Amino acid sequence: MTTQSGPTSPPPRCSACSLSQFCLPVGIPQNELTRLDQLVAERIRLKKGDALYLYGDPLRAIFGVRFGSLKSYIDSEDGREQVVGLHIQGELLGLDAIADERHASTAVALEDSEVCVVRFAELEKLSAQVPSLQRQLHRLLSLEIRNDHRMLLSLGTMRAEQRLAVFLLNLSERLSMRGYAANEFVLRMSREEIGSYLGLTLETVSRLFSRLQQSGVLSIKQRRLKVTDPDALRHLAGESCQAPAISRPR
Amino acid sequence: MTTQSGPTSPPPRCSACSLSQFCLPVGIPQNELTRLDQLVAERIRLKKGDALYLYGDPLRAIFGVRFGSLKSYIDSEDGREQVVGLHIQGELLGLDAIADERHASTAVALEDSEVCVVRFAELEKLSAQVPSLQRQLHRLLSLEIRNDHRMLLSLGTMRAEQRLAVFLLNLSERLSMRGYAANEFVLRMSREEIGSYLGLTLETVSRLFSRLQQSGVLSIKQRRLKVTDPDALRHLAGESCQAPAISRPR
DNA sequence: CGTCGCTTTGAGACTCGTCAATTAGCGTGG
DNA sequence: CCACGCTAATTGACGAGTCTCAAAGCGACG
Repeated sequence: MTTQSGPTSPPPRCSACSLSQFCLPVGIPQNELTRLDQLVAERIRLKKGDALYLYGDPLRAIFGVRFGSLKSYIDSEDGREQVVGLHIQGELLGLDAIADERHASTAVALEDSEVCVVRFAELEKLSAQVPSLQRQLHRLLSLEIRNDHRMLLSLGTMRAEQRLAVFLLNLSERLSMRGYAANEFVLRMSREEIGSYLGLTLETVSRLFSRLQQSGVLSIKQRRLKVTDPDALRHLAGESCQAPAISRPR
Repeated sequence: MTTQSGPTSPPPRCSACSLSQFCLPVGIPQNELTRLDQLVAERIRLKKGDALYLYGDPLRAIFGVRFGSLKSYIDSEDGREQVVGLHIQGELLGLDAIADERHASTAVALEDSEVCVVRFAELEKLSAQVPSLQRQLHRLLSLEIRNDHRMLLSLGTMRAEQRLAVFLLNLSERLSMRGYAANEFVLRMSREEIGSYLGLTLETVSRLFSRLQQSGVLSIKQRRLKVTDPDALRHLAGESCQAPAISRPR
C-alpha cells in the first residue's frame, strides 16, 4: 500500500517512445538509441498514491514518466511537507539522489501512472560512451536547477496570486508542448498540495481560485480547470512572460 | 566596472589545491588530476562588485571559487532580484548554464575574490574519460538541486526567524568545514541581499538580528557575526537539525 | 570632516495564516 | 438506488507576521 505496485510491462524502447523529445533520448542518433533501449529494461506501474521511492532509499535508478504524473516532496522536522516537484510525461525524477546515492525526497503518484526505470550506474557508464547522451543528462540536471531557481523566485518575491498564475501558466505550457490543450486541463494535485508547492495554505489557494473564477480569468470545478482569459492570467503572472532583460550588477 | 577585472594569475593546479576536497577533484586519483590541471588553465580575479558572468552570457566555463565569495541571482520582470546562491571557497558556480549554454543567472563578487575557470566543453570531454571526474560532476549537480530544495523548504514553510537561523547554521557549517571558526564570521551579504536570499525584506532581516542579539543568541556589529548560543540557534532552526525521518506517503 | 550607503527603528497597513463551520463530491455498502 | 461517511473544497472572521514608508543613526571612505 505504501510502496510501488504493479507488474512490469512489456519491455519498453526509448527508440520508439513518443516522449523521446522531452526525455533522455533528445539529441541521440538512432543507432545509439538501441543501447539506451537495453538499459531501460523495466517499467513500473503505480496506482494513485503509491510511492515510487521514499526519502532515504538507496539510489538504484532514476525514472522517466511514461504516463500520469507524480509529485516529489521533502519533510521538515515538524512534519510539514514541501512539494518540490511536479513531474509529468517525459520528465525525469530522482536526480536529487545522485549526490549521495540516496533519495533526498519522496515521490508519489498523483494518479495512476507508469514510469521507465533507468538504472543509474549503467546510465552513467553509457553516458561516458555516448556524448549526446552525456550532453542530455547534463542538460536535464541543469534544467532542474534552473526550474528550482524559478520556484525560488516565486516563493521569494511574489504574492500569492502571482505565484498561482505563474504555476498555472507553466503547467499549461508543459502540457501543451505534449499535445494537450493549453487552456483546459485537470489539476492532479489537491489544494493542499498546490499550496505546499507554492508556499501557501490550502485555504489561500482555494480563495484564489474562487476569486479568479469570479473575475472571469478561469473556471474551475473540483480539479477541472479552464483558462477562459489567458491574457489576463499572463498579466497576473507578470506581464511579459519573457526572459528578463540582462541585469546590471551592483 | 561592470564586468570581470584583473589579470590572470600564475597557472593554477587542482592537484595542489587545498580546496580539492570540496571541488571537482574529489575522488580523482592523483595521476588523473594532472589532466584536470591542464583543463583549468586560468583564474580570474574579481573586485568586490565585479560580475563574473551576466544573465544570458554564453556558457564558456563553469567556475570554482578559490577565495572570496560570490552571490548569484535572477531578476523578475518588475526588477526585483532573487538571490539564488551564495558561493564560498571550493564551491562551483555556473551550473544552471549547462541546459541551454547560456547563463541563467548573474554572478557578482561579494568581496575581492578569485575563481578558477573550468572550460565546460573540455570538462565534459574529460569527464567522459575519467569516471571519477564524471561521478563528481554529477554529484555536484545533484547537490545543487538538493540545496535548492532545502531553500524551497525554507521559503515555503518557515517563518522569518527560522529561515534566518537555518541560513546562519548552514553558512557556519560550510565555513567550519573549510577551517574557519564556526561561530564567528563575517557576513559578506548586505541585509538586503540576505533578505532577497531568504524571501524577506532588509528591514525584517535587520529586526531579526536585533532581536536575536537582544535575546543573547548572537551578537552582530555591522556584518561581523558572533554566535554566542549555538544551541539556541539550532533550536530556532528546528531542533534536530538532522535529516528528517522517512516519511509516510499519502 | 563631510558625504554616502548601509543599518536600525518605529508606526501603520495589508496579506495571508489560523481556526472553525459548512458544503460539495464520491465511493461504499445496505 | 439511496443513505452514509469520508475527504476535499469553500467561505468567513480574526489576528499574527511581514511589508511599506519614513526618519534617524552609524560607519567607512575619500
